[in-house]
Amino acid sequence: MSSRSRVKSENRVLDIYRELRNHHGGCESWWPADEGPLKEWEICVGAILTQNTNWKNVEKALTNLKHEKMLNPKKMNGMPLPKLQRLIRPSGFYKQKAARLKMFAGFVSSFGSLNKFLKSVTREQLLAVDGIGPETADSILLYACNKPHFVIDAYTRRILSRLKMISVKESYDELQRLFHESLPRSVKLYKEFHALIVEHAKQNCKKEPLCTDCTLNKICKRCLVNLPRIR
DNA sequence: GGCCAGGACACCA
DNA sequence: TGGTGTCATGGC
Repeated sequence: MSSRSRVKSENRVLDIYRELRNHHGGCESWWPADEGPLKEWEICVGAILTQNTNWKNVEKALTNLKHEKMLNPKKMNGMPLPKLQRLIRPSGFYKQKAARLKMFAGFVSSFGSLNKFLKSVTREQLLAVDGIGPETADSILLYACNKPHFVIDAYTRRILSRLKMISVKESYDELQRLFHESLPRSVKLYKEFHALIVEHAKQNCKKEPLCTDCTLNKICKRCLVNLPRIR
């Protein structure tokens, strides 16, 4: 991205946040997880299970884990792989994800406790775990660890791409830098903005292209409500 | 019955 | 470094 278009995009990022907020209102507590001492663990597990998967299927897998009282890092680390595979089967890619979950549970346990993990884990450490890529790592860091890492997911790409702010080839790190440089470094803001993007894209994925009234610096109200899919 | 969903990774040119 | 195939279920 050229420096000139980057400056324009940085200005737009904040505009989009304001427009989404005006449209949807506040959206503070968003990542779905039960309140309680293992809430953060549930967020971590959900972040892995949702990889390329519809959230409704993830919910089925999480329900199975809760029903068996297995939503706990130590128990998951010690659980036989076939049993874990069976419980998370509805979330798809179940063999791969079961192996990743066990690996991750062992990684978390190596910190001594979930709280120690949440306090001290770094992005580099997470990325070194097999099956944890940039989006999953940032989801864990932002929503479980409460650290300011903006999450770039398919919805974020879809919206920015349709607003002609990015090309589809923009790298994850490049996009994340755009958000980090455009916004105050705030966990609360990052969570809310990402939540707004997801909610907006979920509610308004229409297939028609953006209308000709939309420009780089201004989206018409109709298209802000009806952001289309990329594919 | 086909398309799609809140990725990550191995492999290849 | 970038493109492509693979992993898999369930909703619509």
